[in-house]
Amino acid sequence: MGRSPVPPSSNQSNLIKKGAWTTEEDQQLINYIQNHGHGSWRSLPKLAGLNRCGKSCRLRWTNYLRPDIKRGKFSQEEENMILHLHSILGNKWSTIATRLPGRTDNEIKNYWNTHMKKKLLQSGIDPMTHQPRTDLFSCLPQLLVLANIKELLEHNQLAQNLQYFNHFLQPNNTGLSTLLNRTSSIPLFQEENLNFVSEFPVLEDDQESEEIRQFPVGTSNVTQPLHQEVSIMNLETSNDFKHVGHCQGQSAFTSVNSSPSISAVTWNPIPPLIDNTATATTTNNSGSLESGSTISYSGGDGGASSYNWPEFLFEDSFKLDQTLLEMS
DNA sequence: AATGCACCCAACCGCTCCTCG
DNA sequence: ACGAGGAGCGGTTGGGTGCAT
Repeated sequence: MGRSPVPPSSNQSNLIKKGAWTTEEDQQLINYIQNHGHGSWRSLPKLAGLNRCGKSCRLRWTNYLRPDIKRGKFSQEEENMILHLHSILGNKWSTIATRLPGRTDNEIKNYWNTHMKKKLLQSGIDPMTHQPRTDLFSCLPQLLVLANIKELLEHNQLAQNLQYFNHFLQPNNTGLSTLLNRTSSIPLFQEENLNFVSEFPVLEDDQESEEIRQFPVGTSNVTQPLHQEVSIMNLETSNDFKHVGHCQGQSAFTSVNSSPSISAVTWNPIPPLIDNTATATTTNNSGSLESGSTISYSGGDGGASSYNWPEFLFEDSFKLDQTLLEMS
């Protein structure tokens, strides 16, 4: 595996071999270092009888031949450690490697780039900032789910529920933009962005819970990422709204003082599409990684619930509504 | 069976940092 | 304080491999 020898383009290249190491070369390097130590890497190749540059020898030894190198898959503990350290240190692979005995910086870097980065992106988390992604594309899977649910409901003629979706999918509807905000991040925390209270027809007291109960979106009792936990609190703590119903993660409020009276339904946000093994939770209240804030990730069996979106919601039937396109 | 494609990871490159005279 | 050389680091490359068609 790895690179094949590069064709020599100069006299020096004719002397110094590049590309994949042979087993003979490996053995030569091991024998020399075991007997003499590596000493000066620059002079090692000549002393060891290798037709390589010192840099190449150092790399081969530290990343592959060193006897204390741990091989095989990364454990969940190692993965959590990498995640945690990366959230603090960033791409300081060598520093991260010092905390993972037997793992090299190169190996950790490769693992991050090929596995963990992908996982985080799928979870709607920016791998560089460890914060929820704010770009529209990060919301696309959620939008796709929404649109497919709408289609399903249409198909099943569940008009009663459909009004909620239609409401979301109307042009200039604050509900959808709010939903996007809520699945996105930080601006939500600002006062001016808390205008997500949707104006629904007033519901009779004995109707609300039933109405809400029938609405199928939302998952309760899940550990929500930071950005998904805020807005409902603002309604719940507001003197202007009365909590009148709650079911399956949705809460219904009605205004106390407004005339004409308005009702509001807060939606549990569409959860990010994440791997069962990588549920994210956070205790960060500021959106910053600084000053003691922490982000922890636990495995699927680690206590935190994971989201499971039904496969059928992602079927090809999805046709991106022009309304949604315009909103982008 | 042949081909195409995506993924993985060893190895290279270029830059910065460190040490020493 | 400064410069040169060596070591280390992070980003990138590209060939091997396995899976899908």
